[in-house]
Amino acid sequence: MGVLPRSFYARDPVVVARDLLGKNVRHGAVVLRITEVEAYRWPGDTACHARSGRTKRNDALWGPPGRAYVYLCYGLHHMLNVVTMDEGVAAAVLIRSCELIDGRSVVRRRRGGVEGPSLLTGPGKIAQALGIDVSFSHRPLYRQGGLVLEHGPPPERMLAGPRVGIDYALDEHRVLPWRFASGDTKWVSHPAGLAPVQF
DNA sequence: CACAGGATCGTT
DNA sequence: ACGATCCTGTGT
Repeated sequence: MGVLPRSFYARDPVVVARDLLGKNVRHGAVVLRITEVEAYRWPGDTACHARSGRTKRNDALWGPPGRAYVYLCYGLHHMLNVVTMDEGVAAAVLIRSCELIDGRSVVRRRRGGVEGPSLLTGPGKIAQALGIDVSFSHRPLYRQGGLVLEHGPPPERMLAGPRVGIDYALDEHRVLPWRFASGDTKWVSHPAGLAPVQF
């Protein structure tokens, strides 16, 4: 399978997010098909980590497109983001859920023997299944051999809705449909908030 | 220097 | 509904 080129990511995160549905994330023997994503960008989005400026923690978010931005959430879970837009602009897509394509034994071991969609529905589970942490921030996702994103067929149907866990940002951006998911699978977290949309 | 809270998850 | 767990941003 071909690796997504750097140019794929040099676009608006909302567009990149929708295009990421159906693409594969590969790390070693583990291959996951992306089923749910969320877009974040600054300025104009108070939920974006860039809201209080460029820091050591969110530096990758402002960096060149096609790299990883991984941060620690609640002191426990790692969140994998794909950086979009050009250097100097803070924008990214959070990978929230996937289907299992390959590397079943490795994923089950890392996830504690969980079965079914609960294996990979939720951003913390994705990073755990892939075996990545904050040290993966800034790493290119278009270099064969490491953590890479590869081409894959888009879903037949697409769903959209408000982003999950953004209730503290009680502004207009709360209702922006910046969460996207495949309509063809049960491997999606919080299906209730989603409704069909056109590509 | 102290402290509050978070793009979550798994259990109660 | 709640606790785990740790780093950052903010305030004194």
